[in-house]
Amino acid sequence: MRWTQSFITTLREPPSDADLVSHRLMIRAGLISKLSSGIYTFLPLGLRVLKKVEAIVRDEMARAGAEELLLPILSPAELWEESGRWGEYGKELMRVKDRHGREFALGPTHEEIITDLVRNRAKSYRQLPLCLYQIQTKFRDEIRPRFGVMRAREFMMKDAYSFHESEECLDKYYRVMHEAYTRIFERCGFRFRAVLADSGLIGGDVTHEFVALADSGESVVISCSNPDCGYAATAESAEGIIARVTSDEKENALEKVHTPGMGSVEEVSAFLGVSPSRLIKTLLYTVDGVTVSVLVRGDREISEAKLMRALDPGARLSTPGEILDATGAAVGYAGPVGLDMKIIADEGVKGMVNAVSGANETDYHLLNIVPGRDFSVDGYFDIACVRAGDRCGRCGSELADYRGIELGQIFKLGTKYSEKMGAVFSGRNGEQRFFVMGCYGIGVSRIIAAAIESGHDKDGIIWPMSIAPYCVTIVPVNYSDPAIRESAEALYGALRRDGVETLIDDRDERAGVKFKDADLIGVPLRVTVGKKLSSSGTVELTKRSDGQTEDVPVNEAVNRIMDFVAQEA
RNA sequence: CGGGGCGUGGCGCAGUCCGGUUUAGCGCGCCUGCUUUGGGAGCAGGAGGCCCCGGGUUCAAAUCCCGGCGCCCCGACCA
Repeated sequence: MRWTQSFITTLREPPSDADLVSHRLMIRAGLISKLSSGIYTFLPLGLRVLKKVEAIVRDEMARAGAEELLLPILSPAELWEESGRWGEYGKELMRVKDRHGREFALGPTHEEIITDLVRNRAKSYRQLPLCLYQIQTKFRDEIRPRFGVMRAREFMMKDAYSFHESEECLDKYYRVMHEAYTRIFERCGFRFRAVLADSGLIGGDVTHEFVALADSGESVVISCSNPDCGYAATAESAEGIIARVTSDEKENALEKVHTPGMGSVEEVSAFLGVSPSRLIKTLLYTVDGVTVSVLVRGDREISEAKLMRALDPGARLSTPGEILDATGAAVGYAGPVGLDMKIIADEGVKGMVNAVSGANETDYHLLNIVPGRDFSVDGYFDIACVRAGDRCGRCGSELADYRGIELGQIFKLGTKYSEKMGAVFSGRNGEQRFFVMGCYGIGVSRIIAAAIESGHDKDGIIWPMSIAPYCVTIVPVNYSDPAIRESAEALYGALRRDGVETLIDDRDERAGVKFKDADLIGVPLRVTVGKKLSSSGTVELTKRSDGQTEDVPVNEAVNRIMDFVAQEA
């Protein structure tokens, strides 16, 4: 491609509304352009990268035996009602009405649609296993879109769905997909981990997230420091052993204290001079209109993912009004003593002695609470988030944490959707059986942002060869110099004939401008055609990744470039 | 949804507090010409703006008041 013919629109200054490096660089390099919050145009340069990533994904999906199809973006509400997600998915589901008032969803994911398709067309175990996928725009009305295409309302996703006659077959295929994902992210140049995760709104039992290591990432991963153990999970779902605050303290008598305006754990612990770990945090959740209390140690956060599993997937934090009705006190003063409702508690609360919690009276707390003596618990569960420093639930070693970007997630769905939607096939003995399903997603557009997060410097993007918009850029230092122009053009022609994706900067610009732009858009190899051409008959090859430069004679340049491209690919 | 900030040519901003001196300004980018040509050139000339929208106050509004809308950042969702 010629620069003068390409719609490359680089910006000298970053837009003021972008904060994250990848977001700033994507806009500055002219990969994307914002239309509205969380909605972006993929400009030609950005689209080239997207297509590169898609090609890798398609290649690996084919290797995994999956076949591509294209499902509609618009899907009728009835299908979502069958699975129950028309309600469950909530505000995140983009909804539209047609002229007759019929409701539709803009697909955020396609379990319902694919299940509907397969139940109508796959009638026999002979057609199984089956794996279908698509790469398509998805819509999610995110609470807070941010970071450019990292969390957009409209984004590109690869979603695959597999159908099996048995759990064993699904297990086997899940491992195949796990491997395919590993290869995809390796080929895109990521440092990443596959970690155990929570299945959230998609559902199912076993699920892994693939997380690229990045300090700027929104996901927190907890992993075991013992390499032989290898346990790793998202912070929400990680299971560990929280050191008990066991104590042989003697139990003291309950005591009520005045704590005016001290509603938070921090305030109470500072005011009373006790560590947060001696507090019992009492949170109220509402499930189907019934309020239940959830207890966790004051220095811990509740994992809503774990709580949903222990309690009910529909549970939500109670409103201040509901809290007042249930406890008679304002938010911040709820406590388990004398509370007439179901009480569940985190395991970490079990051994506490002489704890502090709300008195169910505004501006008052109780001291010296002893679980079991002063209140009874309807059930202990693992519902707190573990964190670095806790012990691994498997091997007992210390847990560490790190941040990352979720690139994809794979799920064993089992029969969740097939049962709800009556998706059955004829088994080997003629019996009707539910499909056993798996689903596998990759945030294709997010991969681009994540790749930039891990590959950039102060001058711009540093692409791995596998997903770079161009493999090589030729920079004739002075395009109006006939000798330079002709050599550059000859190189360009030769590389094109050899199928190397090449961008020639044929603009009538000064060298500095061209170098800056080349660095910004991050092409892995730059070929500079300049004064060394006449002095020594050489051109310069410069690697974007480390700036290493090498002079090669013009007539050897093509071969050297080809070698480099092949070796990096 | 709660907290904070912003909205002025394509991009980045000043002006707004304290209404009039602005023909609405600056830098970048864009166009023309000349010079320049290895890390975002110089000079000269030029184009480009419903000052987010609607109402109000006033002789007079980018500026003050009321009401909307949009965008960004920080917290609860997810690829």
